[in-house]
Amino acid sequence: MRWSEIDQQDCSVAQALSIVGDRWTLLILRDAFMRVRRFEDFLESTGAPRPVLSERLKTLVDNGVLEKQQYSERPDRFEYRLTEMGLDLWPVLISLLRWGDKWMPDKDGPPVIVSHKGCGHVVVPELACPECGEWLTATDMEAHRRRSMQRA
Amino acid sequence: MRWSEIDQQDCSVAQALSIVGDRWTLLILRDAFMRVRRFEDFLESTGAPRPVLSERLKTLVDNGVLEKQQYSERPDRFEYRLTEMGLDLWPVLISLLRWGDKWMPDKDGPPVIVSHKGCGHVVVPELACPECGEWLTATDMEAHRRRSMQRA
DNA sequence: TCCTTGAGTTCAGAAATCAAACTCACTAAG
DNA sequence: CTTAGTGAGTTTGATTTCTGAACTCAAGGA
Repeated sequence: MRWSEIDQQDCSVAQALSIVGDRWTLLILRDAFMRVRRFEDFLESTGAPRPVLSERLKTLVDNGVLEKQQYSERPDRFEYRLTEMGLDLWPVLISLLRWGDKWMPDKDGPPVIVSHKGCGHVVVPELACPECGEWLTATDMEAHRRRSMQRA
Repeated sequence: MRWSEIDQQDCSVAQALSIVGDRWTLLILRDAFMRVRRFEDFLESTGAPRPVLSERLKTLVDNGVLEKQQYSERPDRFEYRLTEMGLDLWPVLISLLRWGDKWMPDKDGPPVIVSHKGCGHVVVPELACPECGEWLTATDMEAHRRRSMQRA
């Protein structure tokens, strides 16, 4: 199977990765959450090569993760903003951040911290059970396939 | 900058992606969480090409995400299991699963469901604030860089 | 002895990535 | 009104990566 065909797997993780699983894409989104919006700024902040950035932004827009908004006429200039679909990737980025901080800590402490506007604390968000409210780890959970693997 | 150099970025997300951000790697981990352990089974379940799978497993082991355990002498046979570091990637996979289910739903319902052993419910884990316990979304949070971007 | 299995490695062609240079539509400076 | 600069891309050609198919190796079984 080719990477470009993983969206044919009957699996939501594969579906998600078919959109955000390419090189540089999650770094672009990381920076979008940090309020980066313009092409030249993404170039600088992500370090992605120009043609790759161009292609990635295009597919993120096509898939509804970013939207392209005009911020100047004459000359025509556009910027890229997270859509609701894009904002909803926050947990993915936060989980990667948390894992990186935990297992590959920097000697000078975490480069980025996250605070909760509601309570004002600097926090490391954790997964909890929406039914009983308990904090969750891998061993508390059980994943179950509801039907045999197939070509979607 | 090259993709192979993103571990030089002073950013935990980039650090994390330098280990799990390559093509196929997160699909391998997805299946590891579903109790897949052997080379030929990973081949089948992920769809990754043979040489790619071989290389990815090697770097996951080298980085401490998986461990290689012997399950047979004569002939020598090994299997791959998640380490504590690997198990701790659960939130990343769950977040991708949740996002895929929400924004690219399958007409037959979610292919995989997750249940909480503690309370027995089928759940969709969500991020919560460890300080005040409130459920969190992107707009409730603020990410803040603690020092200027640099080469780590 | 020959066939099969599991776990890879090797190989050569195809696809993706990369850095550098180029384009295009303007604006600003002299 | 000619030249330089800016932002947002394309184009180009060399380099890496990926990919499928074939091959290897150690052992087990018929």
